[in-house]
Amino acid sequence: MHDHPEHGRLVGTIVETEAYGGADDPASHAWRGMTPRNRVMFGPPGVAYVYFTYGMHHCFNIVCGREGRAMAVLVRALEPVEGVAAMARLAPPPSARAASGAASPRLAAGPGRLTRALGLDLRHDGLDLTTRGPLWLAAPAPGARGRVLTGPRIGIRRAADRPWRYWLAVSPHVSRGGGPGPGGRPRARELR
DNA sequence: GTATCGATTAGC
DNA sequence: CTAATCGATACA
Repeated sequence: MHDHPEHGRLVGTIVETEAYGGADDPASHAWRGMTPRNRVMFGPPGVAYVYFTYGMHHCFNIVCGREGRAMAVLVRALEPVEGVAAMARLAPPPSARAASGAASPRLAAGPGRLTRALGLDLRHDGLDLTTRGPLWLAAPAPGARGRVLTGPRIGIRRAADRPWRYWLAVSPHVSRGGGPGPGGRPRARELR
């Protein structure tokens, strides 16, 4: 949840994540040690790690390792729950085609879209998510249950084989790959 | 110092 | 498929 200073309360249910390790994960920002960008990854868990990439996008992570052990979960997609109109204002759907009032399922379907829809940027890097500040994590809504699939992480080259992406099987709000992969093969396996 | 590459997205 | 766009990283 984000209490946006101008757009009010923006709430979504996390439907897709990716895990990143530390020195043992070549795909992780923390692989080569601490830098100004990734320093909060080395801090206490439950803190937001937000970084700027591709010269235009932000990505939102939740630090999850004990202090000193760099680990984080990239939050890749949300199902918008509250403040949907404000999210659409912050992150207009591509081509404004799907606009027309109807809530696009793609508003926060992807790490870059998610931070835009929630209005997150570097100012949120390092914020504690476990206490009630401008940005925090809440328990999932009672109805927010479903099968979880897992498969390879997206958009990386190194260690792309590790199946550390997790997503809600049926959700239309995941970034991609929710359905069968290329060749009709599910390429994902069910968690559990 | 210069060159290249992204934990991405939109558009063709 | 490529452009956008810039901080981090690799290399001379």
